[in-house]
Amino acid sequence: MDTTQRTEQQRSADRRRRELLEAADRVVLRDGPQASMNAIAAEAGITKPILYRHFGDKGGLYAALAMRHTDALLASLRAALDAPAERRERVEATLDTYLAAIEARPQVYRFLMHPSEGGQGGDHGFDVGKHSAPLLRRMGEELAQVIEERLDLGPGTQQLARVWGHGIVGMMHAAGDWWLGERPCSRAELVRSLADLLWGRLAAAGDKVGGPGF
Amino acid sequence: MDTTQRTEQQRSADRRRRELLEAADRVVLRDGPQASMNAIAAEAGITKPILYRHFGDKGGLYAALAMRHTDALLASLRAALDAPAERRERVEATLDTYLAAIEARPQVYRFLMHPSEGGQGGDHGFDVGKHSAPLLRRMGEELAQVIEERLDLGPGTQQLARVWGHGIVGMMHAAGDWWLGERPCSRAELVRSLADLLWGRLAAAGDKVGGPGF
DNA sequence: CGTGCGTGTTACTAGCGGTAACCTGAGTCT
DNA sequence: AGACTCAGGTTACCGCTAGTAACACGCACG
Repeated sequence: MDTTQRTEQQRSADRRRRELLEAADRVVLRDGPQASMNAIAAEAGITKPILYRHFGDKGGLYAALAMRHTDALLASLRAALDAPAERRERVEATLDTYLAAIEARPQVYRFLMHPSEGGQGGDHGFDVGKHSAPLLRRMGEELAQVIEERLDLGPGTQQLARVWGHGIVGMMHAAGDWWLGERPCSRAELVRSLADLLWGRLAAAGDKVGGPGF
Repeated sequence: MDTTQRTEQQRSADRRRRELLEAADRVVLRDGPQASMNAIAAEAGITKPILYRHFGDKGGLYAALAMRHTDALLASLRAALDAPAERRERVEATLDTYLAAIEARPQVYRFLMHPSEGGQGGDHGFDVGKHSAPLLRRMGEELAQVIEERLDLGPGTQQLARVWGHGIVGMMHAAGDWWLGERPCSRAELVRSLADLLWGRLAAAGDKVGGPGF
């Protein structure tokens, strides 16, 4: 009986937790990453201490929230990466999937990339290097694994794959961020340009006449 | 006489401003981006309102601070990019310059990448897309200009150059950030791996035997 | 009946960014 | 001399935030 009761309670707690996360989601979608705990609690129809009982602190809530979106986006990316097509087509599809996602819900994207960051909660630890958005890290690792599994890069494949994974993800992210702000071209054009870059057009390009060469 | 007096005052104000910036620099170097205005004022031996008279608000101070470091780093990068050598060598030198900089002073680097970002100062504006670190944007634009000036990419060169500029900078940044956290290899190896990526080794790589191909 | 226990609230602390109001001393005009 | 201006600086405050302690209701169990 004790067990059944505990499961019952846990079930209720989980439901509550999901409700709270959805409320938080709505607020973040509306207010961006500056969404305050007060606002989230109000949106959920409760008060702050409950949030803290469920998630510990703001970081906990944000981590839980980020996990959901990150998982969803990663699933899409994996699907694009696994489609049956030529390598270049798949790379383009993956880029396009990512860009479409950040285009569709920029607030969520922004939240994922800059998760609060602040908090004067005395953590004076040197956590430099780990400060990057978890989403970027996870995407980088994921891509690294795919590269390592499928590409033959000779000796040092594993290390090369990890560098490339993070590097390519960073390229995608920075280009996407800039593109989202200035909209200098269509999504398809951006995808093609980035794929061209990855396909070695930089190395293959000729020097401009009269210049010292790049 | 009026002019001389005003220049005298302005000179004094500028000196003061530089002193304040140096104090702020010390604090940021010590406390990271969470450095508070109070702490900075204390380090400078004065009180908050003076800071606000000089820089307007926290964003202003941070912008002024970031400008110094950004200018310095950009100058180094430009030098590496302009060195008399083969294209690949120059690319490697530039990557190495950046990585050496972030390796040498990670706190400054972190500050430049995530300039406060917070602040409850009711700016609920949808500034998504412009949220990226100014340093990244400036580096991207700079690189884009160099690419456009020196490379012959056929029609659409300008747009391609901008995409590549931001993309390459993002690649460098993300890989550097990851590398700084995990230190999976030497700086030289990282530089080589990234240059290899830019040189089209991704496209040239063969599929792994037995796999579906990437 | 009372005793826990989960669920929720109110009311608070400490610290932040930012500002209004005041003070102070040096130079200038009459 | 004495009043007047004005830069430079301080105290004391506002409104906000994240986070917490302490108290109150409802409901099962012995």
